[in-house]
Amino acid sequence: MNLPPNIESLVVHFGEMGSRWGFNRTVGQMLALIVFSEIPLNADQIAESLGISRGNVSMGLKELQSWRLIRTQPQPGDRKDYFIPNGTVWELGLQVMQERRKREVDPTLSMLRGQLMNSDDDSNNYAQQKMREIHDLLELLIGWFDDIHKMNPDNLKTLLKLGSGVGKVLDMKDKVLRK
Amino acid sequence: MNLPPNIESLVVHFGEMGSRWGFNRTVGQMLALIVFSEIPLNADQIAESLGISRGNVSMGLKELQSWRLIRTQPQPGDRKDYFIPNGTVWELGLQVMQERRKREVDPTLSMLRGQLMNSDDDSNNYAQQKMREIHDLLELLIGWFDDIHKMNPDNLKTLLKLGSGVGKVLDMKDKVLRK
DNA sequence: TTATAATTTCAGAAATTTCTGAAAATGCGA
DNA sequence: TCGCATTTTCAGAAATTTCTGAAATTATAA
Repeated sequence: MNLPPNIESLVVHFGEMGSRWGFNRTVGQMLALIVFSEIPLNADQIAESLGISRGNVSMGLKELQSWRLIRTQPQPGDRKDYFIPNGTVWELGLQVMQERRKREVDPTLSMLRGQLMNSDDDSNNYAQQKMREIHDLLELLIGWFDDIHKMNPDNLKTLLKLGSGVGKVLDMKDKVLRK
Repeated sequence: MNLPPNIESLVVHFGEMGSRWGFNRTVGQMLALIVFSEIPLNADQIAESLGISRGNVSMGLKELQSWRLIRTQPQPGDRKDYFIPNGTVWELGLQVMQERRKREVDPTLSMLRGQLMNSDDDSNNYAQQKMREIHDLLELLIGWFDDIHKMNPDNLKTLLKLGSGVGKVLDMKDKVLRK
């Protein structure tokens, strides 16, 4: 890896975290490289910088595109593909959350839906009761994610900053509405 | 695997999802088995039900305990360890989120803190600017997680149900406070 | 204590994931 | 269309993760 030292440590760290975030080491490194680079990069530059094979880069780029985290930007006078982050840091963050929801939550929700559908209405069944609890929790969570994703960044930021303070606002809402 | 068919499909599914949730297949299967079982289970029963080795079960149980997702419950007249879920489905969900935050977000936040600390105050540096953006986003996210975790379940449920409706409540708050 | 039951450990085997690099496919200007 | 530049694919190799099972450790009842 032949990079400025501050960039290199970022790349190494994102590589180590990669697998925890749902992709693998090289894909994590590639993401860091593209995000922290001021200029668009092509596949050869990425392979060169990270010291990995061209084929591996091709697969990694496809993966990052399937996550909608990067996109190409044509460079006049060069037919190579040049890649840049697909939005601001904030947008990339939301994108990661949405994509992980799709991969980590949605399949389980459908599975539970299916199970609960074609099971006898034996509502005393312990396992079935647990299934419903998980199902309801996931449905709530997904609904919330969808809503969040529709909010404009400023409101969302306010909401996050407010944190549990929302509890107070909710109480206040009750009081106001009760009048 | 020798289980009632409805339980078996749950176990298989949780196994498949396991690696996406931060552990491996067997650990996922073990979690499902324990959560969906009405009675506490011991290690031998788990090994037997899933058709895996005793040693593997021992490692998996340690993993699940390190996530605080299960705990032992002594059974009078039996010195084996019997395992049960460490709380309600809701609590397990929160626990998974908290644990993943620790493993997936905290390390990156510290790394960025470090980088931003001992870097020259060259605030025009593009990479440094991006680092700060990510740093601030993660800090916001973590603060919010902490807050959420402190809320009582009912308020939290209300909050989630409200979703982007919070936007309206926030507007209202502004109006009320402005008076 | 001692004997027995239960759990943990961990070296090597098995399974899975990731990576390479050459061949195939694709895109594009002339 | 042809010829060259670029990207993708994928079989096998390499790296990593997971699993087994026997030995070591720990816990407890007598």
